[in-house]
Amino acid sequence: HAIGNAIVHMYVKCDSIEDARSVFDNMQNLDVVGFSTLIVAYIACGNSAEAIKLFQQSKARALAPDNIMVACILDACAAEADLAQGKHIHAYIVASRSELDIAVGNALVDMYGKCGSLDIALDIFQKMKKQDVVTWTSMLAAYAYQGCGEEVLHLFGVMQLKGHMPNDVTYMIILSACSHAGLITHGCLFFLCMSRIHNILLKEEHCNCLINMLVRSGCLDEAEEFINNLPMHPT
RNA sequence: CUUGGUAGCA
Repeated sequence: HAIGNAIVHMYVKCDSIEDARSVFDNMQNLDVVGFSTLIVAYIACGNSAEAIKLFQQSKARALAPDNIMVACILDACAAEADLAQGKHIHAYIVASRSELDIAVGNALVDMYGKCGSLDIALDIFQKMKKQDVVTWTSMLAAYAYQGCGEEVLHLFGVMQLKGHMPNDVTYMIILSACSHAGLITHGCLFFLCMSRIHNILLKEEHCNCLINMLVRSGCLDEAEEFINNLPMHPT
């Protein structure tokens, strides 16, 4: 297994998914690692439908999906907004696991969020034994995706009250939520908190979010001033 | 510490 899988992985890393696939197709004794390697590659190149097909093939071979594979395929369901398939995987997880792996839980929250099932995402989020920054960020993203700007900010407050530190990704969600909801004052405040309170390295994407927010809400002069005083060189 | 995994704006 290991050598064949490593070759598949090598082609994937070289962005040569066709070669990866032909090696994969010529392997006997495929295992979950080989399937997951290719599944991730298909998702990364935007072909989640093929990823889901591969998953079904692995099921047909009676390979029991492990947590890694389950998280991968939930990601594919999320990308395709395939709620039916996602629920199917969810049922499998519930039936086959005594404990929910945190990455799998996170992938479930993300999948339900992207499929528009905010209530189910929240239910899983609340029932998870442990939550990490990905869990919180996924839930925030779920609210943001539905346009619930106020809920995003509220949950962001709760997150910090519970002692969870946001990271650069969390702030991307927060800033874009402020932008979409027209919450300019909050957006500017959070932008400052990010580097000054949370010591997060400011990235170009964060600045783009802020500019986006200012422009959207008609603050063109402020946007221009900000652009002229960017903390980093635009690329 | 290298065969696979979950969150990111426009």
